[in-house]
Amino acid sequence: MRGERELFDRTAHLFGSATDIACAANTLYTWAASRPGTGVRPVPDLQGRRARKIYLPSVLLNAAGVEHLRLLRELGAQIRITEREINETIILDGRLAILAAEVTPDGRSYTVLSRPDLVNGISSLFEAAWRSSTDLAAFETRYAELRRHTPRLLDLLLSGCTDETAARTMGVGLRTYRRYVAELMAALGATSRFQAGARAKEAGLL
Amino acid sequence: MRGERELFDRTAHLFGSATDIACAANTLYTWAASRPGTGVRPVPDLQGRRARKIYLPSVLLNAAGVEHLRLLRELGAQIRITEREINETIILDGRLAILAAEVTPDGRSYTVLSRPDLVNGISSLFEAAWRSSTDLAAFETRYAELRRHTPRLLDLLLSGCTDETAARTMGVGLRTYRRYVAELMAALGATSRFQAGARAKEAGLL
DNA sequence: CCCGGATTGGCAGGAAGCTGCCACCTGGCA
DNA sequence: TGCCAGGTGGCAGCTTCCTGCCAATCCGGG
Repeated sequence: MRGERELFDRTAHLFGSATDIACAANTLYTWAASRPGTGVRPVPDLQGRRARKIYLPSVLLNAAGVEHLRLLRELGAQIRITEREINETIILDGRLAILAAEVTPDGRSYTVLSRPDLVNGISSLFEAAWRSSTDLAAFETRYAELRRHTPRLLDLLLSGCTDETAARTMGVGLRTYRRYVAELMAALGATSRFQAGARAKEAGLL
Repeated sequence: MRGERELFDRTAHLFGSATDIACAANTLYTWAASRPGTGVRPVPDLQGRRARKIYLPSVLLNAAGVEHLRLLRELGAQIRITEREINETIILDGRLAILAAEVTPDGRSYTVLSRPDLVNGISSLFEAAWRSSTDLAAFETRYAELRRHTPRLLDLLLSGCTDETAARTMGVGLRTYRRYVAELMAALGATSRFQAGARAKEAGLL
């Protein structure tokens, strides 16, 4: 299955009837429930249903992401954050799994699985990831500070200047600037600056 | 104007009638003539018309890009490469200019200008960029070698490992690996690895 | 007013990355 | 065979980046 649109059209009814939704996502700009193209994204009604979501810390780096997560939480979703890379996955009622594959020029492609053994395997992986991840609340405070610096930080990193000039531009010590960068990279789960650049772009922060 | 689709729908007839097309682009996956979504992109018929295009070297980093450029050239387009950053721009018959703006979640937005003074100013900027850029042929040979290494190189850079391990993985000396990286960065017009990562992502190389 | 926690930023030492230089292969080509 | 051109990779010296340590500073609560 290719492209968010097709996925959305063909699985909307499944989301409507599912009572247990488990979802792992890297960015907000994916999946049926949070399609780009609309300012305020449609959020499913979660009355009497269980929804669990795992995100990477990078969604906490911009205000819009935090806002969206808060909204989801108010609607009753359980949200956790993991620092380890995770494949985009949805599991519905432990009976249906949707896995995202590579992003191609014409959009991302998805695979929908319903074979019980496969879905069970994927479910157990999700459960493990869920157990090893941390509740949103714990991360919110930690990232509030970092989020303040992030926009300028990203601009400077993207400009390709040295840390020295970047620090001066921000009016901050070299040590502090590098601390910011290190924190940002941790939030992106990156261990090199190249990786950080690619992930920042991927996360839509640039 | 928002999104490639709208731009395409509303300007297709202009492209059809224009006899002098000047175009500066950063990637192949933009603009009406090369919309994503189709494997083989529709290429306009250039019979008896003048088409000039300026690209960044990064389009030469994957085989598909080279292929596309060759095709365009065979159709009669003049293609040049510039190493300096350039804003995406189209000028039709010196009378109409289309400028691309920021990429937003719902697609890129475009501005269409027809005021003669503005279009003249933009045209002269394009002419300057055209004069200072180099013909495709000169770059093709230079990048043929680099292109061979690029995929593995990008994988390794994206993995976040050190140059040392990356070099070992590639079965190549540290000095050579770093030479490759330096060449890649030059091709991307990047002066820091963070920038390189972001641009590689942007150029669709990851 | 003082205290404790948080943020800052200098310093130092080390790790990683960058690049000019040059010697060494290897594969054409006369 | 001799020569040339281009890719390779070690080395050295340099820059940039990373981080633990610690003192200085700021700020809200008691």
